Amino acid sequence: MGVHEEELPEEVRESVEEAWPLFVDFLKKKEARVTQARKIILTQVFSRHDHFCADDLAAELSSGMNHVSRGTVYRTLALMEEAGLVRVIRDTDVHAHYEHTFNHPNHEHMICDTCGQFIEFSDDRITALVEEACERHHFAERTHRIVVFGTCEQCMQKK
Amino acid sequence: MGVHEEELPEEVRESVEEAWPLFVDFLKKKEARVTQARKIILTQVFSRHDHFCADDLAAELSSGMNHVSRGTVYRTLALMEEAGLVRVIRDTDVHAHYEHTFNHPNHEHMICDTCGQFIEFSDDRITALVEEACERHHFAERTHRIVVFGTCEQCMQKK
DNA sequence: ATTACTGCAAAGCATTTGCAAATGC
DNA sequence: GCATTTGCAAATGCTTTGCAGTAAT
Repeated sequence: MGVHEEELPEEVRESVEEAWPLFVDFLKKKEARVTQARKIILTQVFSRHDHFCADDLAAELSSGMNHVSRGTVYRTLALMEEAGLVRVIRDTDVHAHYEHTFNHPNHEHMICDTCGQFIEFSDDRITALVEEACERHHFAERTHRIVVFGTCEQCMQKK
Repeated sequence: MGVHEEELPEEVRESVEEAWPLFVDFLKKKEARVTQARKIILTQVFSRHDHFCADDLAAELSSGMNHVSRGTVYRTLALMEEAGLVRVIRDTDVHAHYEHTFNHPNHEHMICDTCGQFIEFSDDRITALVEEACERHHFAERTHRIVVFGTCEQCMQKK
């Protein structure tokens, strides 16, 4: 497990030292292996990134002494998401999904992880709070999107 | 402009009859052209779809008498979105964006259309309302994501 | 020893694009 | 007639996958 990490700034090392054991636990519960590549990736994730994309991360790790291949980066990021250490802000689903908005008041969506069903919901209070947040940040809203992921009632009952 | 539409159900024809003039206005303002293909696509969008993906739509229009090519479907869907007649629920950005969640309380994002900057914000009241909506729909939330698109303060000033 | 993981390069696949022909204005 | 659109097919580019070698248990 000889990962080169001597030049890490203090705060990064601290984050890694807290996050890594969590990932190790997760992997052991899953009977997956604690590997060098996984530690390198976790370290890089907690290093210089606020928001980053998978491909940039892969590029950063494609050379240098802590080399990890693209495929492994993608595979590990998926694991880290499952472990709750990383969050997808903007996901690339296979398809872009649309709906027509004509005669269709603003509403948001819940998507069932199991059956893929879209459930529509709306709440004016949420809309108002989002607007309020935009004002606070002097941000001119064009549109917003709220998606909740989880399990729908029917799929819940089947379990 | 000979679009075959004799077999459309009543309600679809009504929607099309209301939406099409809006699209025409939009196109004229933009000095773009009012074409047969654009009407076929709009009609199809308002026909049998609640939620649909670009590719399925393209597939449906790839044969039959109202034939439109894949490329045109993608191009027109973008125009319809610009016109506000269609909404993207789940977008395929070029990259998937991540962030690490460790020591990072739950928060949402605003993304600037102009500079691409991510602005973080959070509001517990929104979170609570989303949870409430899930209870109402008996939906077991795993996670949710709120993204606001628009223009940030700095880019606003430059205009 | 056994089995999972990694690296590599090739495959996948939705979307985009270039260009000649067709169509709207 | 002129400029924009379309259709087609090829290109693009992120992501996934197969497989043989390597590392973890």
